[in-house]
Amino acid sequence: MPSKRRAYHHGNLRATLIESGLKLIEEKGVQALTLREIGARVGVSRSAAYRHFTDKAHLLDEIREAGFTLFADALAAARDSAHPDFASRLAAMGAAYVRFAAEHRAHFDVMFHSLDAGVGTGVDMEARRQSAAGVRAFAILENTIREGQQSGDVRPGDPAALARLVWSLVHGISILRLEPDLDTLGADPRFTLFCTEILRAGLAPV
Amino acid sequence: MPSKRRAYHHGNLRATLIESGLKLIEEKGVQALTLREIGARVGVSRSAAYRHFTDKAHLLDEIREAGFTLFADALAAARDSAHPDFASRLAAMGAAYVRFAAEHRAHFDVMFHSLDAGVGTGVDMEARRQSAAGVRAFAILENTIREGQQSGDVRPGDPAALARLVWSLVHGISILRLEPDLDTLGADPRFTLFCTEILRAGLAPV
DNA sequence: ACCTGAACACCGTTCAAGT
DNA sequence: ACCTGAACACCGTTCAAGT
Repeated sequence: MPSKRRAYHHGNLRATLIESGLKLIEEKGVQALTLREIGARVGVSRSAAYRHFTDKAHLLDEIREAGFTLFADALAAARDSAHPDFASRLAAMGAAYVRFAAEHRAHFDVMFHSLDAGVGTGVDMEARRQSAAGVRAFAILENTIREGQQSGDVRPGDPAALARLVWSLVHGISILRLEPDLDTLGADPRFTLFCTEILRAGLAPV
Repeated sequence: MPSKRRAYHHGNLRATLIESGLKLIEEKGVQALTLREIGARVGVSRSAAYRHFTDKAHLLDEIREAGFTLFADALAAARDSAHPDFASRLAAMGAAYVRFAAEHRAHFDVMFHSLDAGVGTGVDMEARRQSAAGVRAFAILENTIREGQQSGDVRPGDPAALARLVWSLVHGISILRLEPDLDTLGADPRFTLFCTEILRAGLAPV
């Protein structure tokens, strides 16, 4: 029977660090994520994390990947629960995207922030690998576009480009909404619906 | 005749710090912006900046404001140099927005990053004040929307909401384009034109 | 194999002291 | 009035040492 101090000798420290790291970001923001603070919270030394992650960036990678998994699931759930027509699915997925950013802000912040890696510095830029779940999330959107083309609701053209257009719009809405400035407009969920409806009109065949 | 060490006793240190700070971000990224490094570059102590800014965040505020001024000017120039019809202006301004983000990435990063201010921490969130030039930039866009409504190119509705829709799209394009992931698509300037053209179709009266 | 503790090279910020 | 230098409370990361 291991003492409390030795509880992490069984290999669960890695998962605990990821979980505790996310909780810390939720409470105090990304910039408050500190290896020392995480260590203190789970009752471990400040350098213990280095046995499980090569550095802090790789811990963030794990948190990011978990976020993309939740994100892809949320998009898929929105698509499945909506009426099967294109307009309903676009509206539901757009709303889900923006809602995810607001409700899982900690994850969202970590998911879309390449800014930490320096530009001119000797930082390895390729460290931030393509997220598998992120690819899945995009594929869900692209698939809906493809179905919309087959049903005649969406104009012909490269589905990837059209999906990225939709992605760009809902991403922009999500980001600007989190800005502390003029959020009077973007905070209203009807604004997202307003946007996706106008975009749907533009996507329709000419 | 003041020595080189005393050159900043005449009040130009403030402007020099802002300028040198931007240059530093351009070279090594936002996270490399350090009061110590700036001081070293302009040949001043690491605490000299505190005579001109209450803290590092306020130095960043000045860099941000300068960025928004350049930004608003770029949007205005794009509008003025385009053909005076709505479609041309929308395309030109959208392209200018995305181009600005790419060409002035240092400024763009500082302009749109509220993430530094902690959420649960005792950080003063109101510190990041509304940018005057940012308001001007948005007004330029909103005005173009209004003119589009008068010429019958844009459907009726709240011009602020419609402007924010356009803003969200080009902002999303700009952000996703800077991601190191699948930038094969977004890097092409024709993609921005593709997006604004589809949005324009959606904005047209029904 | 996994973790600790001290150490190193960094930060932002404060403050007495210099000119 | 403006800047310096030392100090304080933090960081991430490394590494010899413990178990």
